[in-house]
Amino acid sequence: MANVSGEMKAAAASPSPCDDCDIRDLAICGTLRLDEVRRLNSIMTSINFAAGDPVVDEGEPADFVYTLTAGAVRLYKLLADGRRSVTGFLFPGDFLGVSIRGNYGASAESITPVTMCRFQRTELERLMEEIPTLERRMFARATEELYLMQEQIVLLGRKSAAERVASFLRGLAERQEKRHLPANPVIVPMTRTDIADYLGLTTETVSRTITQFKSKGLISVESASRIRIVDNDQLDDLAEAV
Amino acid sequence: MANVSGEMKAAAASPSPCDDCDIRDLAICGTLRLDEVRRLNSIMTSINFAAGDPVVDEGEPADFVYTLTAGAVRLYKLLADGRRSVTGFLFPGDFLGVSIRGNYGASAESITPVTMCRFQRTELERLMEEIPTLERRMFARATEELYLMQEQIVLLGRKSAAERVASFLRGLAERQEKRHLPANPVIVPMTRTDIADYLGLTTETVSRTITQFKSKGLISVESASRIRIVDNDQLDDLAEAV
DNA sequence: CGGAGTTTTGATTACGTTCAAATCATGTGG
DNA sequence: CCACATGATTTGAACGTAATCAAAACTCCG
Repeated sequence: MANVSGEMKAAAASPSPCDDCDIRDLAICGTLRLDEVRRLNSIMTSINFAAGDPVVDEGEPADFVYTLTAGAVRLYKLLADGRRSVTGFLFPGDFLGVSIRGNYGASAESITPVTMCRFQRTELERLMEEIPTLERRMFARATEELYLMQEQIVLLGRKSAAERVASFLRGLAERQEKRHLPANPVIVPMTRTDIADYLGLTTETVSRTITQFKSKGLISVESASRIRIVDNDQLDDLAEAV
Repeated sequence: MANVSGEMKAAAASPSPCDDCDIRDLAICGTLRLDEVRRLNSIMTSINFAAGDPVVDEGEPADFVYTLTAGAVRLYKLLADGRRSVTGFLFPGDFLGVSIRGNYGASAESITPVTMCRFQRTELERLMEEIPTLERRMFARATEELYLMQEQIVLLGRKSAAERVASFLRGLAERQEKRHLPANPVIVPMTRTDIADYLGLTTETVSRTITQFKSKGLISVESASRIRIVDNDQLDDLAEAV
C-alpha cells in the first residue's frame, strides 16, 4: 500500500515536506537557481509503494505528476479482452504523468518497492509559468520521450524476436550507465512477461531467446534478474543499432 | 523538387513572406494576439514539394521546423539492411521537426504535392521565449503526439493484422473529421507499402485484409485511394477501441 | 494505347504462438 | 532450518498467422 510521508509532515511545521528524496538529483533541476529549487521542493511530497502496487490508472484525471527516486515502475495499457501492452519502464530520474491532456495515458504499477516524489499538477503548472527554465526542461523531456517511442515503434514494427531482446538488453545497460551505474551486469527487475508485453512477444519467446543468447555466448545469466553482457559487439549488431 | 517561394519574396519588400498559407489556420495560433501572429508570420517561409520529394533526412541538423498546409507526408526510419518503419503520416495542420534534440528523428517525404510553412528553428525558439503561449502550445502538441505514439505501440505490440488495418482506417477517418472534412469516404493518399510499413505488416497482408473487409461488407473500395466505411460499428469493434 | 508501378491473388514457408508440463526460485509457516 | 506452496521461468511439441516467393491484374500517366 502506498505510504504518504510528505502529507503528514506538511501538517507539521516542516517547510520542506520531501525529506526522502534529494531534489538536487532530479533531472529537471539541472540549471535552476537555488531559490527556484527551494520553491519546487516546497510543493513536493514523498510517497512509497510496495512491489506490485498500482500508482496511477489509465484514464483517471492526471492530478499529480511524479518523479521516481528509487525502484522501478512499469507503464501499460490494456485492450478490452485483457491483452496488455507495456509501453515503458521507469527508473530513478524518470517522470510519470507529464501531459497537457487531463488524464493519464497509461496505467503505472511498481515493479519493486518504489519511492516517488509527487507534485500537484496545478501547482507544478503554476511554477512552470513562473520559472521558464523549468518549463523548457519539461519540454525537453517530452521530446526525448518522443525519440525513445519512435525507436520502440521501429522495434515493434520491423525487428525480429532476437533483435528485440538484444535491443532491450542494450537499452537497460544504457540506462544504467546514464544513471552512473556499471553497465554490467544488467539488472532486470521486471518479469519475463513484462518484457514480453513490452517487446510484443510471448513469455516463452523471450525466455527461449535469452537461452539462445546464453548458448551462443552473447550473455551469461547470473540469475533471472541479473544478466551479464559478454559479447557487446555481437549483441549490438543483433540490436540493429542504426 | 522543392520550390521555395518565401525567400524570394523576402528579398523583395513584402513584409509577409508567406502568402501561400494562411497563418490563422495553423493549430498553434489559437489564442495568440494579432501582433504575435504577425511576428510569427514574419519568420515564416512557404515551400512547395512535388510528390515523392524528400523534405528532411533523419539525423540531419534540425535547422527548420515545418507545418504542413496542403498535401500529405510520410515519416520513416530505416534499419541498416533497408527495412523501413513508417512512424507516422502528416496532414495539414501537423508539425514536422519539433524537438529539442539537435537532429531530425525521422526522415520525411511528401506523398502528394505538398505545401509547407518553414521556420528557422533558432528564430522560432527565440519567439517561443518571448511568447509563452506559443511555447505552451508547442508543448501541448508534443504531449498529444506522445499519446498517439502510445496508441501505435499498443497496435504494433498486441493487435492482429485485421485489427491494425481497422484501426488505421478508423484513424484516417478521425483525422479527416478533425480537419472538418467528411469522414466518408476515407482518402488514402499513401501506398499499400506505406501502410504496411506503418502497421508492421507486408503489402500483401494489407491488401488481403482490405479485400477481406470488402467481402465482409465492412467497407467498399471505390478506388485504391478512396475507401468508404460501410459498417462503422463492426470496424470499430475490430479496431479494439478501448 | 503502352508501359511502369501498384495492387491483388495464389502457393508455400517460417517464425513466433499456443498449449502443456517440468523445473526453478522465493518466501512462509511449522 | 527445512518442507512446502506458489508463482516465475524454462523446455517441448504442434499449430497458425503473417511472411515470402511468384505471377497475374489493374491503374494511371505520358
